[in-house]
Amino acid sequence: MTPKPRPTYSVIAEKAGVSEATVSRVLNGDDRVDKSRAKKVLKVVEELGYKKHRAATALASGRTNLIAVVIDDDLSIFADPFWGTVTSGISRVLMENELQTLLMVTSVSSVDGPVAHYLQTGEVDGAIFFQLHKDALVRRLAKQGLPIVITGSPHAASDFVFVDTDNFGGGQAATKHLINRGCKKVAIITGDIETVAGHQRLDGYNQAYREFGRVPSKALQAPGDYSYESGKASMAKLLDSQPDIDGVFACNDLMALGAIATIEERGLRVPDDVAVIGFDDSLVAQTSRPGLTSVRQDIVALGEAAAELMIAQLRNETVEPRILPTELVIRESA
Amino acid sequence: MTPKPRPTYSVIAEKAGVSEATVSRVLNGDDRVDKSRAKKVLKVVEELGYKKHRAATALASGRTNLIAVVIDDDLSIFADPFWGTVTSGISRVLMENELQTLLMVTSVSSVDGPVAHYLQTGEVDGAIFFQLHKDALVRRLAKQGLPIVITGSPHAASDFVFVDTDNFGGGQAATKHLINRGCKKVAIITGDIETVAGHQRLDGYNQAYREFGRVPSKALQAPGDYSYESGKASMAKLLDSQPDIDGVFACNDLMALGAIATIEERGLRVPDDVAVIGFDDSLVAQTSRPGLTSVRQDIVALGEAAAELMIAQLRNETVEPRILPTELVIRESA
DNA sequence: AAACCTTGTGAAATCGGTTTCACGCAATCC
DNA sequence: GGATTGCGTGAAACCGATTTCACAAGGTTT
Repeated sequence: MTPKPRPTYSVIAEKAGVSEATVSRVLNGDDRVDKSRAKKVLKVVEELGYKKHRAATALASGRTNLIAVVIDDDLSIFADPFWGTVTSGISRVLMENELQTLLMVTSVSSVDGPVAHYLQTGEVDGAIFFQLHKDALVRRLAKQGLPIVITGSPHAASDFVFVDTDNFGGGQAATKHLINRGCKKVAIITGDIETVAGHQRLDGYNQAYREFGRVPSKALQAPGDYSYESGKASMAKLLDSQPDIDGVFACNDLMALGAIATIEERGLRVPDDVAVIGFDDSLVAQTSRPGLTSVRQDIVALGEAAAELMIAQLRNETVEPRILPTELVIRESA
Repeated sequence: MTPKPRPTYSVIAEKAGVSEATVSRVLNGDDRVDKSRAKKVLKVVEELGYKKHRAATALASGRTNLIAVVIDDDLSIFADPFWGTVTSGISRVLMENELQTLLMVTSVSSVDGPVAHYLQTGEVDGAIFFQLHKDALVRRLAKQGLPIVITGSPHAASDFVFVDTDNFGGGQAATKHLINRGCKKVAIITGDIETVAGHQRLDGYNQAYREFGRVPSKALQAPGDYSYESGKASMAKLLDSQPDIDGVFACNDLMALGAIATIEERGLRVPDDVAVIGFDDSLVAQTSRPGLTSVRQDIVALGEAAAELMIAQLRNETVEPRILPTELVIRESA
């Protein structure tokens, strides 16, 4: 009925014929313990299947072995499989390193909210933030010495540790693919330009143009907000002003599908009249007809990288941001 | 640089002119404290912005305020937005109730694995399991008195506390809709029949048939495994043997899209020749063309319900499993 | 041979709360 | 009016680890 009582240091110490202090030394890798006694302790620990009591350890040592994963639920968390996928990658790697994942889905907005308080008071050993909008809180936490990793590039010149997909390279590759396949007039439907990721994809698009010695026209650039509807509307606007567009790079898959809907509604064919490329290589890209050519990002790897950077920080290793490569997955749409 | 030192009971006790024991009583809602002294303590607590130290509280009280969310990563977690969505619902509700979500993405398979050990030794106050395959572990934990909630129906006659979507009702509603719109021969592409959810959806389909005084033919029942490919293949098999099928209920959206692909490849039109309904009302249902009619389940609500049942158990309230209603979202495909 | 380091060790303090227990005082009982 | 009950309270033990500190034993240095 009740959980079986766990052994404690005092039990181990007694069985191994040493003091509790020595047990602690052995279990924490203090090497100035007599080898034969250490071995004895380890044997007893093994026999008992002993594991440290988390709360007691945390109280005494000040380290909690808990890493917070903070997700701002102002974001459209619920619709997007992205976050869940990243998180599972994070959790797996942390768990392999004896760390636990504390999930906090909440509005991060206020710097003095409960989350802020929680993170500040040493309840966790580190925090991984998703898609940072307000960085005042993060900046403050970092200043207090809390190890932090951000998934998704933070704004410009900050020295946060972050992991991100190579948005620039992905946008560039997509655009180059369109040009290479013969498109003369390649438009872009951007994501939220406010976000760094959105901006980087646009930059990649522009760069590809330049590499072919062309100048990207502002008229070929339509704003979207990552939604299906916005892709549909932006495509309509683009075709209205530039009917001879023959290629589109949409900054995510959903907008790409919206664009395709508009294109087909106007009696044009994909990819023959207009080739379309999306970003994310999500489930919708794989199941749409025509199959959507898309820039794949390895989302699980993103989470794993975030966890690894966190672990490196906890070990006081110097840590560089990490940018993960993308891969263009070619299907029917381009 | 360093986190500011947190106040402790001794500080509060001194400022309020009481003992630490009294501070504890006030903060834990012990009502046999003199009102004016209690008020004084609360005032000091307020002023200092005091929050209890989690580890210390856990060590002393034996309660951790941590709820584990256990996800078996043998499952195709990474592809499916479902789990992430449920989890965010759980986390939000828990957080509103001063509980934290401990995410464990790991292989649950072994009863003696690290997860099992972790859950058994009182490191968490409760555990929420996703989609239970092996229930030996869960059964044992429950017997030890650990509060448990399962999302997704467990196998038959177990008395676990669980939350689930009304799979039966959803399947029934979808099938009835097809029959009502005039379909004479409605087939079903099942999900994994091994899972309870898959079976319940099939039962709902059969029930709808019976309500119309018809007998569901086994020949109209094709097995799938929730993948796009299996939907495609099963539909082909169905049409081969029963060319006059004019309605299909696929047990998830992905298989429904696969079915549509097959139908259209054969020169038939959706919904005019064959009407199709999916299950989940996922993103792909919303963005496919034709738009997919689908049984919506409120996934966030599922998570919230799971959290609520957990909280009820922690309060020692008696708890009934909860089945959430579905809603048929009608689009073009049926 | 005296003075000085090492090295390994255990007793005890500590982390920040919770809980038991005994005591003082007032209200209630016979 | 003395015995009984009950309430509010603080001192102190306790939860299970970590860490400081003092000390004994053995090895070096003059």
